[in-house]
Amino acid sequence: MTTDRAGRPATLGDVASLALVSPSTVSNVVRGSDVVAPRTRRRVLAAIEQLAYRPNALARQLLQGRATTIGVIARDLANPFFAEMAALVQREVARFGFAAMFCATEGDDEREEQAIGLMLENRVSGLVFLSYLGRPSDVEKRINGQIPAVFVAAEEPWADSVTVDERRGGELVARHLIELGHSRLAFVGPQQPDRADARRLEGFLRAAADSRLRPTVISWDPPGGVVTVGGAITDWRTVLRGPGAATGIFADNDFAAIDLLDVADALEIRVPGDLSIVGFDDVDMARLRRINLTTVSQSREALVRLGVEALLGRIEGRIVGDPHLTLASVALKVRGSSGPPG
Amino acid sequence: MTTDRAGRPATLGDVASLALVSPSTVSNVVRGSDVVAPRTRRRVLAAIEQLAYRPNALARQLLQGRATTIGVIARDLANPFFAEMAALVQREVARFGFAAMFCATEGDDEREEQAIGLMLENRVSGLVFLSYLGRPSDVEKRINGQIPAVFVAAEEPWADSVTVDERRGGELVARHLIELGHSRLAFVGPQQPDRADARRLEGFLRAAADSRLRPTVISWDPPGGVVTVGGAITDWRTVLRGPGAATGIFADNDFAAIDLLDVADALEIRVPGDLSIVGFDDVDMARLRRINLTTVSQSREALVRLGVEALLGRIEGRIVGDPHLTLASVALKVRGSSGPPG
DNA sequence: CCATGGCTTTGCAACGATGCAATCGCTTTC
DNA sequence: GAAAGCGATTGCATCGTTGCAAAGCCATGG
Repeated sequence: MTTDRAGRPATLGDVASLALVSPSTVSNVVRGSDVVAPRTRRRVLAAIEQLAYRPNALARQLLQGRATTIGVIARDLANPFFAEMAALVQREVARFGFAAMFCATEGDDEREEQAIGLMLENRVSGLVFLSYLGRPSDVEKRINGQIPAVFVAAEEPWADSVTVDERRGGELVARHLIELGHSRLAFVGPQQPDRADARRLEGFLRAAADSRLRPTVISWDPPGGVVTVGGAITDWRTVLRGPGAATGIFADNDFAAIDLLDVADALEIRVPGDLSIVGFDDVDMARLRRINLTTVSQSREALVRLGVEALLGRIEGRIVGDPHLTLASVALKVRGSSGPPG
Repeated sequence: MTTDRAGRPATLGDVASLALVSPSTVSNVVRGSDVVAPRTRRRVLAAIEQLAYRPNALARQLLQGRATTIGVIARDLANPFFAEMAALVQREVARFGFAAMFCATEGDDEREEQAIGLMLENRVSGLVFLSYLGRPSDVEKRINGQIPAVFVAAEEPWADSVTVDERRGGELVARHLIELGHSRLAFVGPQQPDRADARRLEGFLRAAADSRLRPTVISWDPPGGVVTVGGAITDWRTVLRGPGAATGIFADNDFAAIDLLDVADALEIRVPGDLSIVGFDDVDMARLRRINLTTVSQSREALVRLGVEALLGRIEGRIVGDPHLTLASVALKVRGSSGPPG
């Protein structure tokens, strides 16, 4: 018998009548106001306990005009890199009393549309985007000015963003491969690159150009997708074994790198003997001896912490003014998937 | 100029005054009631468009007593198996207009406590638990009877649950290893097994017992945790190379299996020559040639679909009565990590 | 003996949407 | 010409909380 009216959760009023005080007093107790007399407070607390009362956040949020909820929008939660970051966001915002709503769009515009709509209707206080595919859409207009948004491990000019220095990451990879003696380089990225992908490529190409090299740019969505070079469909056998095939490949992220490793295995191409592969992200898997992937590591914790900090700053009005881009550091982690060209 | 009052979202009333109708009429239009005259409807729709009006879900939910939100509670979202299921839950419930809140507890009671509290305060319509560590707590009491809950890939007697037949999965593994000729078997599970872990072990032991075998039971939290056999701390070298070491090991889940594979690599134990390893879950990784893990596959889609179906059924009152356990099928997927003992 | 002041407690009007009952026009029918 | 009928629209109370202004209580001091 913890509730009065047939299973419905107890309300402030229920507690009030049990404790023989007014709803206002109960409210004061719940919110920890210090005006309540100790005797009264004890009586109210007892009633709360007895009725298993929990404040109705919906009512509070309605009154205050916005929810204490943060929306998390990720392109791909099957990618542990983003899944872990989503969990970190939840943990981080929970420390400030916020709940987290989430949606994985999987690159589907309609789902993203619907999810953002749902979040806006629920009056979330802010949005965190993980790995955002910045295609032309009205997301910006709909969100901008309404509620704060932050892009983590992604970058949009119209909102606060936190990324590592992707360009520098790309450079590190190119220099590493060049130092090892590679002169035929390639880059593998998704069919639909986001801004982070583009920056990585940019840095990679720039550092390569400094050594008068022009890497091949390959599009591929692992593991099953088609392989495209310069818009022309081809296949891995041609790319990896054809004349002038690259000996050093930079895969835009670790999962592409690992899948590429698998392709190399299937074609009996030795890594790093015949082919060096470098990834990006330093996911858990990369450390395994069977994978042992050279990669660029970035701290998910740091990215998320900085991102949440920025978002809460905007929400509380502590931060105002133009969108700000925060850069976290990157570092190359050399493992066994890269070596001198055979 | 999409909003009236300095950036605040437009309300029903704002739309009403712009369209020169009453709030009630706007409400009727928004909810698609058919009593509104076409002329009026058009005028209202134009006003909605102009003000970029979005209904305030908080207000609606307050009035109706509960939110159109589902809570997702996972132990470990860094594990892609669960991250993917979380994303599937979100996708599935979104089809019915529900938003999804989430929390990864990482086995931390306090965080779980806090997260469930937050979700209850937000009056979520239901809870989905992924991989629940059923330790003694008051979660049951707090949730049960208040709001529906469903356990997916987990099992609790007091709520609807959807799992594969874990026991049968364990049996399949034991039979497979025995058929290959192994007589020294072992099981590796986490320090704190949940019900699913226990069932897998149970099936494994039962099928082993049918062949008069008594597998060793090892506790380990990959990759860094201590290795325990019968409560006594030991190490992998002893376990895998000592006298009478197991030649066939069933790892409770694929990530443990893959980490075990890494341990074997480190100790230069050949797989499957010296040691056969079988996992459980059939995660994406398992198919890679470098991993090539024999494992028990379960369909995350099926589990989630059945789970969400049950949950929504309870929410809408279509399903009533005692908690129901739904079993999905499992299948052994034989790959290269298992073979005859060398 | 009443006024003054400090603590406590309470009443009341919001917040935005809903859904029913009531009302408003306007046409039709006797 | 008045009543009935009908579709379209509106008023109003409500959901559970909050925050402020107002009131209540009690003791002290003039």
